[in-house]
Amino acid sequence: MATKRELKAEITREKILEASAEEIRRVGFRAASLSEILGKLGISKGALYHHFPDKLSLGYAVLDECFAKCIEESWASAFAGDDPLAGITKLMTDFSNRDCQDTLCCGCPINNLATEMSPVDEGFRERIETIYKKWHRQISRAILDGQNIGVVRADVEPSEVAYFVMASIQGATGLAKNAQDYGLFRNAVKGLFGYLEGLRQKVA
Amino acid sequence: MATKRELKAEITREKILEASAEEIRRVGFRAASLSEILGKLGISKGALYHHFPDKLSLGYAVLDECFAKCIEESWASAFAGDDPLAGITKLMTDFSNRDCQDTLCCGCPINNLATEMSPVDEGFRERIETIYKKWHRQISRAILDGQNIGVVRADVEPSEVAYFVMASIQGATGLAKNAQDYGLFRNAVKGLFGYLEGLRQKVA
DNA sequence: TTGCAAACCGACCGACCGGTATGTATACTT
DNA sequence: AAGTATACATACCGGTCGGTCGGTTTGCAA
Repeated sequence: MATKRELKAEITREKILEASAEEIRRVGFRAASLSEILGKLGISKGALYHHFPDKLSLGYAVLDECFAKCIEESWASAFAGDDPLAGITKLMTDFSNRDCQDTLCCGCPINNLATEMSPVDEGFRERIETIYKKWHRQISRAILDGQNIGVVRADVEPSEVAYFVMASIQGATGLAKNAQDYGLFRNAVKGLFGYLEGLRQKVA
Repeated sequence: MATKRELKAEITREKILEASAEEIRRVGFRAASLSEILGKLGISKGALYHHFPDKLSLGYAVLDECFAKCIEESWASAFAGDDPLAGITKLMTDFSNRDCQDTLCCGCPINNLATEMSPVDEGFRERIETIYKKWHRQISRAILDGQNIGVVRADVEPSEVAYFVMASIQGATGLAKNAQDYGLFRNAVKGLFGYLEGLRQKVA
């Protein structure tokens, strides 16, 4: 049973989590100031340290509860149909048209955290590796399925394709973020589309 | 003419620059501590602030004088021959075998700085954009030349290819850095090799 | 030899950081 | 109604950061 107090506490926790996620997206984990976050919320430090033992745990929670789901869900929907190549293309096209402003200025938060924290904190690194492995498995599996039904060429290695797709997408968001130009993302993924078309099984 | 004093001063500057570059590679710009750098060198803070007005200028100098050359030079040599596709493949293959340890744990310093600093400091962002634009021009040009001599398919857009190549490489180093596994880089660039082969003009 | 400025030293500063200790208000139990 | 633990508030701490400033050394020109 959830008492009224527990409910309110949970709301506070969510608010802290959400505001932290936003701040981390903007400036990264280490530069994210707890005082800044709390100031914006009008919530005290006691509240924060009641819900989280330290800043690191807060960061882990943001990664697990806010950022991780993002990739997993959108990619699961991409592979709902039979054709994985079309699925990826559609997802990227949709992504090009939606969320422009936000993703443009901040980039992929997981990629950002990976760059910033992986070399200096094993906890972050392991979590991100887990996320990436799931992502990789999703794509590999879809490519393999595509091969089995004759949509994808049989002479390519699904695992390699998956890594390459992941790398080019992460790289493209990075380039666009730096240039502050989303057109650059669209240009880079056009190359990806060409690559994917090259993977398609030629009809005899 | 260079007096003995000027010479010694220049050496001090170089030492500061080099140590800063190493520290920035390791932990990023904001987390790089001046006291730490100076402590390692056995040089005082006065020396540093004699040569650089502030930390930001030091960071810019490291980027301009240490990191920027790296990309430009290695890619210029990659396109020395006639076949740009083979040039890229060779450069990446060499890169896979060399510098493993260093690049693995730290990633590409320019990519790191772009991720960390571009959203929060325009000076960094502009410098990195300049570097990327040069890189992009090098690749585009080489692809175009390849088309003109009939090595590269004529129906692809050199600019898009260049962006895609850049993105996939930067992404691959990022993935490998996070996984702390250089094999992952090799796997991802195998996908790139497949893509590049697909760009090759079919002999009639 | 002397004067001077470039090169460097190192103590110190205020700001801000993450984290803690103590206090308090209130929903819930008994 | 009384007692208690949860959920927060606030004042404060030690530490580190980038940056400053008066002083000292030293190569060099006059």
